[in-house]
Amino acid sequence: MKAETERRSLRQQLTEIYELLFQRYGPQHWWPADSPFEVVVGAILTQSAAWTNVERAIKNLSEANALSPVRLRQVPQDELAQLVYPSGYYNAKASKLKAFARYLRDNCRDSLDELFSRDVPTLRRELLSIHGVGEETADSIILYAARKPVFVIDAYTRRVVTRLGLEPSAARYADFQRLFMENLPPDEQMFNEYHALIVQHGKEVCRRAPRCSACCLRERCLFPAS
DNA sequence: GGCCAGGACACCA
DNA sequence: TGGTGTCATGGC
Repeated sequence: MKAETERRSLRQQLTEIYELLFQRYGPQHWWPADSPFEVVVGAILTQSAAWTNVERAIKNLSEANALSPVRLRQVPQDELAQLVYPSGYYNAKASKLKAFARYLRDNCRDSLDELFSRDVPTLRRELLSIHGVGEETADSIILYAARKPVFVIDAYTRRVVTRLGLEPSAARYADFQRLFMENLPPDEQMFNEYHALIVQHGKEVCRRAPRCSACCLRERCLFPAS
């Protein structure tokens, strides 16, 4: 009974935070890409990189007609590295893109639809087996490319949750993810928007105004006046 | 000139 | 299992 009360409270708090962020920033229209495959490429390239740099890399790939698994395999690795150069870690990321393209050929007949037809636990396990795809990248692909309801945990999310005093006792990726997924309905559209809003909030508030007195989270302000 | 950004992996104790 | 080093560009 007590656990049920706490669970309902968490749901209320998480819902309130979502509503405050949505009121402040509005719909974010994520993921900014023209196709599911471009989402996958962007998810890998955005690892520890600013999105503006990722956009340059994707533009290079597009102009080289390299935004397909077949072309990613055809383009020599050093050339691929030059194309993704603006996103940083260019050698590592070229290797990761090739690994994903090989996996798709060897296991899914180069079809993302076939890959995404797996149930979520299987899909996640397969994605995690690919070199360069960790938990956040896998979940980003599942949510924003396969459009299935998993909650993406990134550095911004950890920061927001922790500063609001909601951090789980254990602080692993799965623990943060459970906080959202066990306390919110499995709504793909909401998970999409929620994560995008947290990132937007992180960019606008946490970075530019780390002591913002007018934080949209109000009494839940991430940086309450001291 | 330093810090950080929509992380993942290899290696070590 | 957890901590650390490595990969690297571009904006502020």
